[in-house]
Amino acid sequence: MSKFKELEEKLTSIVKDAGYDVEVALCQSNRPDLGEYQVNDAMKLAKEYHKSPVVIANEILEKMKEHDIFTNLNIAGAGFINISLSDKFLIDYINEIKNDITKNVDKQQSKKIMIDYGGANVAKALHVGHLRSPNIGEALKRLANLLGHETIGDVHLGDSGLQAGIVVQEMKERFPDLPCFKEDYDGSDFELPITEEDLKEIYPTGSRKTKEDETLLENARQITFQIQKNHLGYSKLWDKVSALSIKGIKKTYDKLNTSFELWEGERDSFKYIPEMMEYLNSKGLTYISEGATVMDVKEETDDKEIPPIILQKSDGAYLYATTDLATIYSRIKRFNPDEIWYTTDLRQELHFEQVFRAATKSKISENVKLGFFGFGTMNGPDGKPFKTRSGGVMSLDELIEIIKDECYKRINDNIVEKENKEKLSEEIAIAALKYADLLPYRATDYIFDPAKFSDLDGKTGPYLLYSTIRIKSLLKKAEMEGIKYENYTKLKGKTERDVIITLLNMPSVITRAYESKSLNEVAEYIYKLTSIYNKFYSENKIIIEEDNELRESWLVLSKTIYDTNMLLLDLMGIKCPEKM
RNA sequence: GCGCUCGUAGCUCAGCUGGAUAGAGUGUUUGGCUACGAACCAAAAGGUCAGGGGUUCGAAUCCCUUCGAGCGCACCA
Repeated sequence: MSKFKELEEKLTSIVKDAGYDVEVALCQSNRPDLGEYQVNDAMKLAKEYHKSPVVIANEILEKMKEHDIFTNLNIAGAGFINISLSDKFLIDYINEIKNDITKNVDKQQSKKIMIDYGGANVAKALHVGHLRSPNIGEALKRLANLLGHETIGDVHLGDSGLQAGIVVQEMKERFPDLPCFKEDYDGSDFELPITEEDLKEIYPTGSRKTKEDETLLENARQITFQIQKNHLGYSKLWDKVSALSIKGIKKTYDKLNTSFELWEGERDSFKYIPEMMEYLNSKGLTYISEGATVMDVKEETDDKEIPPIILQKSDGAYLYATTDLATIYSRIKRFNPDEIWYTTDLRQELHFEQVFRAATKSKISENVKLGFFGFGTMNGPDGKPFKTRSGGVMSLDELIEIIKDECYKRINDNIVEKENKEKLSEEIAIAALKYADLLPYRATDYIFDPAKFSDLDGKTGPYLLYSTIRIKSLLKKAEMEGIKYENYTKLKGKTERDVIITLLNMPSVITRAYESKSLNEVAEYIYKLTSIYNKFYSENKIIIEEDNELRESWLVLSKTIYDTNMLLLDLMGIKCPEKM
């Protein structure tokens, strides 16, 4: 258990000792002149026990005085109990966590969680709108792991949509002699006559044509349907195009430090659809409406309209909801998870609510908790969907390049060797991008502005990297000068106190982030911790400090902050280079 | 029409299940490096928390309402 939680439990028992039953929630004081922490429960208890809050606060205070970990106890205002912590408590705390920073996190009972994030579309370039899903999903996965859960990340590629038909149609026009287009095609292998580079242009071109020509659109739909039904030639071609496309997608996800345990897609759920449909039919849950096979998911208690879920179009083709439901079916059958999480744009909330309801109602997902954790829509500075200056959509790779250029310019040639500048500027750019993306609350709408990501001063990824690297460099210097540091023994300044108090709050930040499935509080927290440490750093000359005991303590504290930063950066999926 | 998410400093955003005097970054003005790494530190200025009502010891936070913005509502994904 973390020291913070220990402290809360101790307070709860003290309050109980005073004769009151309440779970104390400790919060950092917003009146630092009065105390480091505040306990606000006296006011709540007042109503319950029909007593004056100040009287209750005094009774609790008397009990607190019996413990030597508290100092400067006082009551103010309506019944706020202000407490500060003794030096000894804080010194002990640092010594407890200094060798294993994960002790500063409250582990949970382990569950198996599948996380569906990524959502790249095969044969289409990843664009800026695809940034948040991998960032948030990957961070949530790492957060779950930190808290002791087992996770399986699934990229869940969009590979069964209309783009399949469009691309195959366009390929047919360009390369009509490919064996897969022959009447008597036997399924044998052949060489794909295009490169990754070509593919980037094929879909946009094909898409434009279908928009201009109604018959081409209809034809693309037909081909898509044929692929769903496993048409030998089309399916083979689409498989090959997918494989090529996935290579590129993987490269971009790699850049973003995002990885998946499963590289499956909508098509992987196809083989479960007939079985699932049969199951649903046998339960009498489906019916035909206007030619389509649908299932009702509305409930008596609804105060809003929930349309039925469409499982099969009137022409027989399957839809988004079908593959998502079949995916749940397959995941539960194969992996038996405790929970499945989805991280997509919030605009898909209704869709997932329908799918979840269908899964629950049909008992496909019995005993499995399905969670939708949507994020805000990404818009341009004008509040409308983002477009580049030329009116197009900016790809994720383009965005990374823009930020990379800014980072490159700022790298100090005296510190970084020329041959490493390229790689380093990419690492810093990714840090800038990911941190800026995780900083706002998950569900708030997102204004996308390349200038915002290119801003490298202040509350940014580069600031965190710079500060962390600087501590690393300090520790290295101490090592080179043969300075040993083992224990934290002396607490002298106010700023050091603030650093330790901030560190003490970490477990509650991590736990809340997990509960809200949003990393913004973690992002905010690492900035706060780093900036208080930086203040401490600028106030003191650690290496040349003459008081050996103080110098040793400062180095231990610095190492602890370094380890914490590395842990939290990793949590957010940000790599920290050696120097910058 | 029904529903969802919102409206906080010039700009971009925090503000946890209601707690004391509203918080950052950026921008503006200003001070600090012949260095434990200045992509840093410090200071100033900047808000009728969209408007109005209600709930109570106490509201940016909860409820109602008006105005405004974005989004979603059966064969796209």
